[in-house]
Amino acid sequence: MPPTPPPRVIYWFRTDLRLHDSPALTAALDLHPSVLYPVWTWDPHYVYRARCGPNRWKFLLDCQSDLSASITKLNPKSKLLVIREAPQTLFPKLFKAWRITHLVFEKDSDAYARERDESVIEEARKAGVEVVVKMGRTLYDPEELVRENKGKPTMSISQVQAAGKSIGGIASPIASPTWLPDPGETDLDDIEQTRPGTEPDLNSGVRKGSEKSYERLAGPNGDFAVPTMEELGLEEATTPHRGGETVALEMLSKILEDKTYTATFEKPNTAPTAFDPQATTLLSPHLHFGSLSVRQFYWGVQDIVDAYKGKASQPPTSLTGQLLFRDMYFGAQSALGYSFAQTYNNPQCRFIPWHLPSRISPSTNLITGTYLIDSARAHLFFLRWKEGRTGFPWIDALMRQLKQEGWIHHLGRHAVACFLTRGGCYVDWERGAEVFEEWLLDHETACNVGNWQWLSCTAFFAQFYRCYSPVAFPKKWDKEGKFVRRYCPELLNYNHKYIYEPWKAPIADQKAWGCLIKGDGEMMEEGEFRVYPKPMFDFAERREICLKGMKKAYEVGLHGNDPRVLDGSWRKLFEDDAEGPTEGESGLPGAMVEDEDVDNDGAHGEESALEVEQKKMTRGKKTVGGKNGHKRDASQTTLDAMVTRKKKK
DNA sequence: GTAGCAGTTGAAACG
DNA sequence: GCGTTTCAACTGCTA
Repeated sequence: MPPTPPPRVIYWFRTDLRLHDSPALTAALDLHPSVLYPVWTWDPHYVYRARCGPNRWKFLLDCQSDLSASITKLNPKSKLLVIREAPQTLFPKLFKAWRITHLVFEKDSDAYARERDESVIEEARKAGVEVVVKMGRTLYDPEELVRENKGKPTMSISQVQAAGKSIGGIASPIASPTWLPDPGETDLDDIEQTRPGTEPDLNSGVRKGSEKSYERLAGPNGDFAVPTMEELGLEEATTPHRGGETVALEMLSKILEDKTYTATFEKPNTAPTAFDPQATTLLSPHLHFGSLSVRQFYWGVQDIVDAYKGKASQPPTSLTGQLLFRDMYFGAQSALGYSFAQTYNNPQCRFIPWHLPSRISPSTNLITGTYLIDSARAHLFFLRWKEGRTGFPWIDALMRQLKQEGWIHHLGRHAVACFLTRGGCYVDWERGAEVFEEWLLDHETACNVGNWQWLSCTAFFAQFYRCYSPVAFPKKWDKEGKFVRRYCPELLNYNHKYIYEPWKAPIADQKAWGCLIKGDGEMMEEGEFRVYPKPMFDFAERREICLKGMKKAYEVGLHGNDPRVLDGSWRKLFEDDAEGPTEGESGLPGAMVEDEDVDNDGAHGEESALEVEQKKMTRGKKTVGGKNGHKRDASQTTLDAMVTRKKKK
């Protein structure tokens, strides 16, 4: 019998863009490979089908560049090989061309990733390639958490703690490798690129030019380089936050240097208004991309807590508690799959008849990424919320910070999420989650969706009468309104007495402070004065309406998988004039079926200016997912038809 | 089965 | 100005 040839390994980097504490990379090296290809597959799912703004793209490219440089430091012949094709079609060809024996990667329980990985594993099996998968993305393996939670999604922190206890300890971090094998031949001449279908492109709105990242398999210069923002056709990033393992480890060590901060951290006591520096760690984007290991973070903190002489904080409010919440959301997502990220067909998520409900694909029961405009007024609320011109400075400052910098404090996220859903606009949390998905550097489907469900009181949390005031809440942290002045500079000169409710300032003062409070946010200046919008509604009034709506919806008590939600008969249970698209008795499901439409708007006699603005702002939106629309375009897209279009020769 | 109580992060009124 | 109580009343866990 001939001796077994030494392994030829592809290490597939995904959301583990680091060398330190990587169980999967360690496993790859333990195979003692003769060659190791560090590969990143440029997955069209993320290029086109997941909402991702320029800031997060930039963060990803930072992470990749940093990782590639670190790989080269360990072995000057090696680097990160970015290959421009979907992994499902690319890997079978690479296995053959590079005579691969093993494929190694870190486990990912995200709904799309799981489907993608199953497909890749199947291809590997056909090619006789051995697949090694190691957990490394979370403190606990989400599937194990769920198993220890009696097979149920982890819906509370106590469930996570109990399940974690029966799993055992959290793994200790592993040191970075001190060497890496050479990559083998990287010739791709015999490989025909399978180009992805580019439609729908959920990111077309943020591209200034055409998207060219698939023009050549190994990149424009054939050197496997990390793509540029220009290749992606993206606008320049505006975030000051930087990606990469090097930056992440520096940030972590700086945080851990301050032992009192680390040991006594209590999330509810950190100020959402702090911006220079921020009150929390800013490490969440690094956890998302894996440029920081969550266990490295956990043990870094826990070692300090164990040695701390004073009174250390405890989960859930402590730093390690924050990481447990992350695991809780991963566990919930792992158990529920795609349905976790939506209300429709989700057994854990309460049904509330919000405005702007998602359209549903009847063939998949999944949200399509488009929504029904059941009320022009609610739509205007949503658009003004998104653009940071609601007329409530606290909300607007947060939304502008989010858009510019890709990060806002967790309590700030609470404030804007409550405001959009149960505590103001009564708009579907799925709309808000989509905006966060596009703009947040740290966007993680499990955590984002989980937090939106929490704040909208549809899952995880239920005390809907606890409603964040856009005026009272920020005063607790920032009486002077420094934060608002930073992000809403038109209010720079306002007296602190009016900073959170500038519409109350006398006209003479408004003029003296150089900013008039008027209009709906469509004008920026008038003559010599700057202009800031009037509040888009009376908050106290909206709060009452929302509370009444929530109370009724809780009484009705439907969840996303209730047959009456699925078939639309839920409407019989609500008054016709209740808040939300409740009118009528039958026909439309809980969230609307694609291609169906209702006309129950106009009851409020919208002013024509609002209508015009609304039409202006929504142009193009209604065409997405229309009659000729694609089957599915949400970020949860499956593999259907996206990787089959061949390059034309 | 059920009562009692706690729950990461509220607001307003009161002393 | 600050700490405490009350408001209104949810779910889920524990005993």
